[in-house]
Amino acid sequence: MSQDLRFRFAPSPTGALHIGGARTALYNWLAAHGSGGSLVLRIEDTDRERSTPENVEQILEVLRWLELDWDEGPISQASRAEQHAARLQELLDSGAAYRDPATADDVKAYKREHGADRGYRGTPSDDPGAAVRLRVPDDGDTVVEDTIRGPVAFPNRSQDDFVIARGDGSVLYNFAVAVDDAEMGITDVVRGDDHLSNTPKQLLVLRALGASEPRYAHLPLLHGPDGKKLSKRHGAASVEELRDAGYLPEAVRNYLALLGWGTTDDTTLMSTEELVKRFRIEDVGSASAVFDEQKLRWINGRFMRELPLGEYTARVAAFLDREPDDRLRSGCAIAQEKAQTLAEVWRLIRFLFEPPVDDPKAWRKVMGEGTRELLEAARDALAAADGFEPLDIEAALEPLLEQLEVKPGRLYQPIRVAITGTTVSPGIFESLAALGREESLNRIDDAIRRLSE
RNA sequence: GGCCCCGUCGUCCAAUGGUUAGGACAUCAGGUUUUCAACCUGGGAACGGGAGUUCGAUUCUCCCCGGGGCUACCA
Repeated sequence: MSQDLRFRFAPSPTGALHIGGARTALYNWLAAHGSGGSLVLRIEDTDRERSTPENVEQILEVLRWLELDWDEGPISQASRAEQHAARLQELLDSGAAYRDPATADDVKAYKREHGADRGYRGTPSDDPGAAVRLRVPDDGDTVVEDTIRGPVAFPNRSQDDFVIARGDGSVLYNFAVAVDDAEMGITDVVRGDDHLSNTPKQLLVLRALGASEPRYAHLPLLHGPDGKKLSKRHGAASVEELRDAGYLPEAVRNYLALLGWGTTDDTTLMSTEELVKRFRIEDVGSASAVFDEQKLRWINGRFMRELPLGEYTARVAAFLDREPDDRLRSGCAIAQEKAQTLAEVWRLIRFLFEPPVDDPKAWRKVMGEGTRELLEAARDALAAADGFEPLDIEAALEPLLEQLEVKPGRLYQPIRVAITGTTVSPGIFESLAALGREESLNRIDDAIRRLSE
């Protein structure tokens, strides 16, 4: 019975899609999938100056990366200009709308005279080049029955007779949206809270047209860590930045779902299938939320650790644009327990593919007096080891601790710095094994040489 | 300015007309430990303020304060 629910995601291609937009897309997608309904993708490109094909492509790319698909579209709103013009003419003919040459200054003057809380009311004109305004009633309220917020009443007398079409006949956003939602049979509009104030206008258009009204749900906005509206200045504000930082799409979906919504039993980690099953638009909260990358990192790490090694390696390979060969696979095997993002994996296993990095601080810290002798002993023990698996290596190095009377860290850290250049790496036995005996010995020799200078 | 929305730990999400107000991230302490993580244990941490309703308000109402959105011939 809910078979006919139709949701829509309608971004405007005036810039990169940021995480607020991505969350709106996700919520629509979850709601559509959870109800057996469908999702329409509509591109709100009626602003010809700011809308670019590049931005459209970027939005599609982000949705594909997030693995949020749609059933219809993308439909260009601009391509529906004919339908818009026809509906506009209807309103003009019926007198529900009228031409008015008033300028912004005229509107201001009107308010100075009638009060700031009084909506502008114009005078119909014959000027064919004048903008078109919708006639708004003077009495009563226009009530938005919002799924999340309940009924929200907007007094009509405070609402301007707003412009629905430019002088050249091209229509404006609030008109186009109302017409399109109606003509596309949209039953559920789920969008950002910044549109709540636009909704009475769209309702007024719908009613003037005698069209059916969708159900509305306005999502609380996302804010940056400073409490201000989320913008580019807040670091990873765009989804592309999230992708480039090495986050998994399924982790991003999980995190985004939790930004404004939660389960009653406090479940935090959820597969997308589970999200579809549990998410309900009416359970979304009404307070704005702050994007917190720390929690995303944690969730991402949890998802990464659960990936089978083959899949893990494939993801890392794709991220690094490398072949998922044995070396990468062995690197992934030793990094998986430690990395929280795909980008971090490289930091941990880079030494397998490149010479040790130069980290003076690391040298100063662990390559002090007496280190050379330790490394020489380690080198000899490793050269003599029966095999070169982690267990063999441990068996070869462990006895040195007692022989040389040193603590584990005193021996292992210099080895770590010798083979990786830094003090941070996966487990030392695993790291040596992954590097291989020959290269490990070479690097330790290099370090010994350097210490002898 | 006008219209509208929002207000539970630092952050996200819960619960409730009567509870020690719960979980997660973060944080702090301890444990584990070859580094860093991970992991385990424990701790600190919230109902913006003021009235009212009520036997009793975090919960209901009003006011204030604070934050936000809209207020374009942008979307």
